[in-house]
Amino acid sequence: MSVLDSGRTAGLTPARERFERIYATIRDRICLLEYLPGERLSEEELAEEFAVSRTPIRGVLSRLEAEELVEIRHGVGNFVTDVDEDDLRQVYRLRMELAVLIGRLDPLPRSAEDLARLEALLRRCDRQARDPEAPAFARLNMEFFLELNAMIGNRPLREVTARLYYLTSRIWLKSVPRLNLGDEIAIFRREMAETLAVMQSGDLEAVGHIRRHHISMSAKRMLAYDQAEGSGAPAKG
Amino acid sequence: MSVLDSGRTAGLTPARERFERIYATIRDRICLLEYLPGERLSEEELAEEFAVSRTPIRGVLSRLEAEELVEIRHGVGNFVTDVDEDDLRQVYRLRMELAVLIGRLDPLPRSAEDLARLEALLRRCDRQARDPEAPAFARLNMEFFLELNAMIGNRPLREVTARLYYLTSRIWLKSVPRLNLGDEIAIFRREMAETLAVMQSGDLEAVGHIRRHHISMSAKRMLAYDQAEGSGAPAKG
DNA sequence: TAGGATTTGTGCGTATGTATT
DNA sequence: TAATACATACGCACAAATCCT
Repeated sequence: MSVLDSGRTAGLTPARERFERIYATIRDRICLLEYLPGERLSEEELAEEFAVSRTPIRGVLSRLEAEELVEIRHGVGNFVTDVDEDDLRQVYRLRMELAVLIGRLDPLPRSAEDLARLEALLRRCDRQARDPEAPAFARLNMEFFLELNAMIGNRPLREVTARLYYLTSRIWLKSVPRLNLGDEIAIFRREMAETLAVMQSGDLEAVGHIRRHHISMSAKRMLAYDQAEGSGAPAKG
Repeated sequence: MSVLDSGRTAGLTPARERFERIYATIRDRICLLEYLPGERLSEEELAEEFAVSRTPIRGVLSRLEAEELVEIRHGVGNFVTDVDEDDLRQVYRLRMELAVLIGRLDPLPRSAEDLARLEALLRRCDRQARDPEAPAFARLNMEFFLELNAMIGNRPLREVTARLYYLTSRIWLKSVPRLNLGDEIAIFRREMAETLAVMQSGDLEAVGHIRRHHISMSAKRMLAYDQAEGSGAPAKG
């Protein structure tokens, strides 16, 4: 939470700060697969965990519902959403188009500190490659995304890109172990290395094209797996 | 409301139907300039108008805040947002890029009924040109947008496009009277006529390019006005 | 600086919706 | 089909924040 939050809650009213903290915590749990698609999120349990009444929890869940991460059913429960194959295809198609805009709509130049953080992520990736674990990989992937997102100068594009990442990355992560975690880590390492190289040369437009290519490839791998394994006997557990 | 709603609230729980109705009502009032930027929206007054308690009203206002149409300030009030010039420029830049995607990401073919509705809008525009009124023009503009949006087959693109339209169209509408309402109606009529023509010929990709061009031109007119008149003495009333 | 008026935020009891026995 | 259990939705009273005198 320390790295991922990076001081977005400065200077807010206590109520707002609390909302942002609870919201980010639950959202990240969903995106990092700590809460799985289909899982029920009890208002009462969350209220107890965060030491508030159900009221602010309900506000957070409403926001997550607007972002399609949670489905609220009156009298039944609040459920982490899944994304069906058609929606997944559409979101990936759009993410590919938006990726090239990263470098075309006022990209923000990268400082030495920015590049150093990326190099640190690369080293973390190398360590993970020796002992692959899905949860650690999920976090690494999200932190790399945040670095890329911080390069987007166009604010509405940055927000849309984030929303679509949060919506679909967990579905991809869910399929990674079956695709072979070690392979996916190696592929991801290449994306980071290629991105770092073009950032160092100052070619920010190339960053978007690299991103587009890797989004396209990972969608292909995931959807090919879904077609081969997922349609006949949907693994629910 | 009858035309604009077009049965999106079928088969919902009563609470959900009520939420959607109040939400759409307030959102449209903001986008049609019935509530002006800076205006305060009292929870108590809205609760009385819709004959509910403050609780569901607060839910609607929270959603509107997530979409940046409302700013909620603890202990102060809920205010209709304005959009500053830099944000406006960024949103318009992104809307231009998204416009061309309309025709490239699975556009939905237009039926004879779809084209007939557009022709009816054209005739309404001609009637309005004889006696120009800003509120009627605002409604016409929104209905044309909804027809265009209904052509977008890619669901996330459709939702993003709608969100950005709702966010900025009111800012443009606000400047229209100063730019000359009659001129803007004439320009808008040309966009509708051009769009209808390429739709009739089945060239759905051209629809996106026409849209992009008109977004670009209207941004130029609006921002030129803002630079000439709006920066020195910001007209608040 | 202090206090009171106003407005949003929270906690909690109850109403409403859903599923199961 | 009716009744019961349980979860979300709502209304209201009070707390917290802000503004103005």
